[in-house]
Amino acid sequence: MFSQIDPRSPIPLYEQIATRIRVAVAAAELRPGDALPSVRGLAKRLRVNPATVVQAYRELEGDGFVEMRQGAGTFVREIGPALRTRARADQARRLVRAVLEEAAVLGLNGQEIMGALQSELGEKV
Amino acid sequence: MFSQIDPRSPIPLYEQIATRIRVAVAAAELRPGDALPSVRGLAKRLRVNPATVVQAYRELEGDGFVEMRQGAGTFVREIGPALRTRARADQARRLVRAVLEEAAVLGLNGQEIMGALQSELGEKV
Amino acid sequence: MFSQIDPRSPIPLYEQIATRIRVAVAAAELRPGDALPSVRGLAKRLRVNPATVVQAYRELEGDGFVEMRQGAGTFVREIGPALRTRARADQARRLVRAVLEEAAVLGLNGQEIMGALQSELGEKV
Amino acid sequence: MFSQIDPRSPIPLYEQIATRIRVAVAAAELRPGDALPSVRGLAKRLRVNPATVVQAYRELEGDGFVEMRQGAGTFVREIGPALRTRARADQARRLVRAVLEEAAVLGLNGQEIMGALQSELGEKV
DNA sequence: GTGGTCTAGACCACA
DNA sequence: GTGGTCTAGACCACG
Repeated sequence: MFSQIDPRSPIPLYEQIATRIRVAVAAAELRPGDALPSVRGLAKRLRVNPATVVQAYRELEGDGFVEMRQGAGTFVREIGPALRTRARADQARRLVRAVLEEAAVLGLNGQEIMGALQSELGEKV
Repeated sequence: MFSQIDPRSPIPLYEQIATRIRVAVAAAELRPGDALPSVRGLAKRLRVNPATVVQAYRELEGDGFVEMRQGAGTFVREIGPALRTRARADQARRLVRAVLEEAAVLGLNGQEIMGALQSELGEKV
Repeated sequence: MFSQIDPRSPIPLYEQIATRIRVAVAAAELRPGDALPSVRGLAKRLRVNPATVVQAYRELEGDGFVEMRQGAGTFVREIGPALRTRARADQARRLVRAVLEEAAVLGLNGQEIMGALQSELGEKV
Repeated sequence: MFSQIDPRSPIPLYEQIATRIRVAVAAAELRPGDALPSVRGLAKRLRVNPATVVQAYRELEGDGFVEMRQGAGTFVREIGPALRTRARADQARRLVRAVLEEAAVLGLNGQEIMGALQSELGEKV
């Protein structure tokens, strides 16, 4: 579940780790109250520096997804509707920025992406 | 034509510049053989570092869009059918579908992505 | 009396335990000479590590509130007038004034602090 | 302005740095668009590791106070009303947690702080 | 054992 | 020059 990480990817290691956990939470593989792997344990398994895992966990904590408790571990938070909305918006923004960067490399601008998105959503309505 | 650049965008300045020129070429505002603005002139107009414009031009040269001739300037090259308008729309759609798949994995719907995209593009206006 | 402990609070568990006992002493629920619950018994009841209870008791011993006797247990000591209810209210007021000053420096008003305090305390209920 | 940092304080260095900048922004010493000191420059001046300054700046970025732009620097953000509300709530929460921790050390519980705050605010109304 | 913080120093992308 | 990321390893507080 946490075994796939690619050090050669342009995506920062800590982002890859954070994304895996976001997906696991979204898929309900990790439920509120569940403990995440320990910082050192996951670092060892992924063969990365513990500080890198800490960076991933801190990002998730900032998003309100998890809670780090000294001496106890890191746990998936019970989140209310208000926080959930904010967390979802954060995730959507993250995805959009990523696609805009990719688009720029390919020479596409935001309006073109917007147009494609509209027609894509329109088709499904 | 080259007046819109946003230093606050998450997209690197040189990518923004390169994109504008690609769009201009695709839209036939710039035709094969036409000269691009001089590096220093464009840098001054956009209030960016000349090195940033050079980086944009180098990327375009690497893509085969333009040709930099020592002492003469930078010129639009002949372009094949690969990057015409239709092809651009295809690329945009491909990106959009990819991001929608990612979003679905995270439990986000198209409307949330649309909202994030609008606010991201809106900030630049 | 010792049943309310919140592992999600930002306040360390051992501080929460020590606080409850200080309050009980101040409220005269525990009188000088009374025995505190045994370390293991309290740890089991609160579902915390015995070492955590020991840490709480040690802090109270350091403050002169209790006395740990080898093989016998932990007992409430005679307490002076310094930590009576009135003194406690004074301390609380001093802390509150300090935080309100800090808040003012940051441009926050008392209502905002009140709101944050309520939500912080509310989460524990 | 950024010269006072205390390595012996129990408050983490990065928190001390972040707080100074929050205060400077609240006091309008730093206005939207202003550049913060460079990571390396501030680190050298304060005699701390650049990573420590980065941690402070990242926290501020997470709060929406500043924006870090690769190759350009770190700048105070122009923030809208929605973000401002959230940022203020974040600050209030931070202060409240700090005072609750202090209170716990002194043996005071949240209700006592709440009571003192209510009477303190009540007196001023 | 757990996470929290900090240092020293590396390499990379961007302006 | 700027920030972005990562490593290796230290010491501390908490359970």
